[in-house]
Amino acid sequence: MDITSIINPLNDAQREAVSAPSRAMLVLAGAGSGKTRVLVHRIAWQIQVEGHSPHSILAVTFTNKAATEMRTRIEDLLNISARSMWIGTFHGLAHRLLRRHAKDAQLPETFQVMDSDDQLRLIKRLYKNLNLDEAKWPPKQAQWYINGQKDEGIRAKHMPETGDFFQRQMLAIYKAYEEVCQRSGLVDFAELLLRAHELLRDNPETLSFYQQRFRHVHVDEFQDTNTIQYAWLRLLTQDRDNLFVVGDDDQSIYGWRGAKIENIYRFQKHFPNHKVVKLERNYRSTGHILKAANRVIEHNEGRMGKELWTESGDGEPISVYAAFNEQDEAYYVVERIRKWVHEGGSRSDIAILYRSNAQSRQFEEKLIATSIPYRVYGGLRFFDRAEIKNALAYLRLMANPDDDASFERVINTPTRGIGAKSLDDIRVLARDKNLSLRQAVEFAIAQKLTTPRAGNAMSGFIALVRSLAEQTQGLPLFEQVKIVVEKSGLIEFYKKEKGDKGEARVENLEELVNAARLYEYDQDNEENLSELDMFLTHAALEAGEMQSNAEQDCVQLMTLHAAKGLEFKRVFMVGFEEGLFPSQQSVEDPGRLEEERRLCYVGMTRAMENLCLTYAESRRLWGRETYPKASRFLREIPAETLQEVRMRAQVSRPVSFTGNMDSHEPGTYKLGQRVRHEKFGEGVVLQREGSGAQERIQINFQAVGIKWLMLSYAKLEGVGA
DNA sequence: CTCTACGAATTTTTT
DNA sequence: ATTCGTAGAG
Repeated sequence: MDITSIINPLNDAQREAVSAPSRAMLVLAGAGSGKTRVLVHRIAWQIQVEGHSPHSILAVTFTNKAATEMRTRIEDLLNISARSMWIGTFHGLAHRLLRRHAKDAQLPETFQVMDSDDQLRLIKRLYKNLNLDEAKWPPKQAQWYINGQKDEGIRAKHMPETGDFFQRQMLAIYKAYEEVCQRSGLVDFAELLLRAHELLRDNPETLSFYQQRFRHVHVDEFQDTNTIQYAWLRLLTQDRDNLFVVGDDDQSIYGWRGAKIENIYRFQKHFPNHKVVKLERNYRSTGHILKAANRVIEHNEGRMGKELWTESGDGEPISVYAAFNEQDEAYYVVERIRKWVHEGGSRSDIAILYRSNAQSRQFEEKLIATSIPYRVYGGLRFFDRAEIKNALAYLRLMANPDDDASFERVINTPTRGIGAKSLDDIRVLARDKNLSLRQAVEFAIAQKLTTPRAGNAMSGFIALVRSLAEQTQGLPLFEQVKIVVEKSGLIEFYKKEKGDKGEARVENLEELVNAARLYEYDQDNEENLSELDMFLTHAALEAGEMQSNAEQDCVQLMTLHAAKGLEFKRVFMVGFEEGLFPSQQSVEDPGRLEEERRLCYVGMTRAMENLCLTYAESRRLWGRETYPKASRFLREIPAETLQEVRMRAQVSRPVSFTGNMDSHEPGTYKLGQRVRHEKFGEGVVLQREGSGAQERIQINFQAVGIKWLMLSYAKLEGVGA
């Protein structure tokens, strides 16, 4: 293993970044410019060439996927185990710190991680305690508010009691929420980061220990860091100039959830000795695609400035299809996919990218009708399913009986006759006496505060959890899960549920047992977590894909956001319409509009060989027919990179025209009009038949005679007026 | 407790 | 249109 294998596979800019002397470094990595490669090789350089121990490396990512990939690639490159390196997500690493220093972080050893769903339930419960009207202040809003404050590093105690009614209300909820979490040993995602930050900030010895340990700190997707994440990084690196960040201001698409693109500027200010390296050579896309993407993103202001280039040729032009409506749009896309697959193309090389999830439906329907397998990304993940979360709640209660979120979740699941009234009483009692729900129940039973019936049911529940804990003591994880799933009555409960739904849920529970069996427990984990605790953390922090037909050769459907970091040979970006993309909510605000434009840039740069953009001239939206304008982003793409598949209708529609497929759409071509076809040359329109996607047009070609063509994908253009 | 009916909302999402 | 959540009745 020598220096050449680390340096040789790199281009000049990459090499510069990888081999720079240790100092603060900002790598501006354009899409497809090999940013992971730079990170991996940089770490390899520090170990192999600079002679630093893997132990001294910290690398932070946003997703588990990115962390796993980085770890694997380092191991492959260096042929060593990367175990002793701290490579993980912000949340995962924060969790690790908190487990190790639970006491210093003022957390119980048994603290559990709560996902957003748990968090929302907890907030809803607080509404009842505080007597708040859910209709007036949606719990979602309170959740958003709390997380927003935490992302900024602000605790309830930091906030002034003044402010308008809304502010005071939110503050009250925030306060109450913090109390419940503390009492029940629950930590939400934002709290992991905030707490980890406070832990280091308030414990100089701990901080200094980690500062010493981590000689090199690396951050992936730096443009996505929020305030508290950056503050945490700064604590760890302080003035030591050992922060190596990789990011792309043009790919910042998570501003709406607290990501601060400004952190790039702050970095430059905070680390005056920093060096900037730009990676602009792209290894993914064709020249046309890059040119178009470059031109689009140029419309944004205040960029760091980057221009992607490639040595591969221009490639095919980007095609643009103006569909009649969303049906036609889907039809066209699927038809092109069908052809491509027919010619031997691989389905998994194809992606359909859309702005909002609701758009997937049309495409799914057409894909099903054409028997093309597909996979929709996003949506419910395995560990997010209700039945799985219920089973996990039992497991969590066994580990921490005071976990109120889990307690509330399953105290009456399966139903055991504990109604809303009894629960309410318990909540009030818990709040008044500052007890966890479990403690409140025990108190109520001891004091005979409940009706005998509810009391019996509740003590039955507590006994059940206790007996589950006893029965599973010392058993292997999957046995524990198996026993819990069966003896909690969940299986029984879902078996009774009618239809396929219950059946699927039972299967999922069985799958959970299986997942537990396959779970690889790291016995020597430095935090000394039990197998169950590790598994529960895994479930909370790595909800995982776990989706069916992942192995199959499938067309990939996902939102533009979900596509970040991925690449596909052929990409369809659909719904290029004002109000959809850019989204309605963003058009008034220049900042948000720029984020939409970055989203467009991200989408376009996913494509390797072929990019196709579509929009619909009419679209059914919320049950109404709308006539959107083509997206401004389309106009920002240089014409020489484009090829219009169907010219936009020149004729303006009569006002009464509804755009319904069943009415006769005047379309682009009138009878008798002269048209030109790519292959067949010029001809005259004789007849038309059908409508929308099915519309056919009969043309008398000078060269080849009379032909019927499918209007939606015959490449026709008008001749003359 | 479960079922039905009505009303409201409806970008993007990882951890 | 569709979905989701709540309220009210059975």
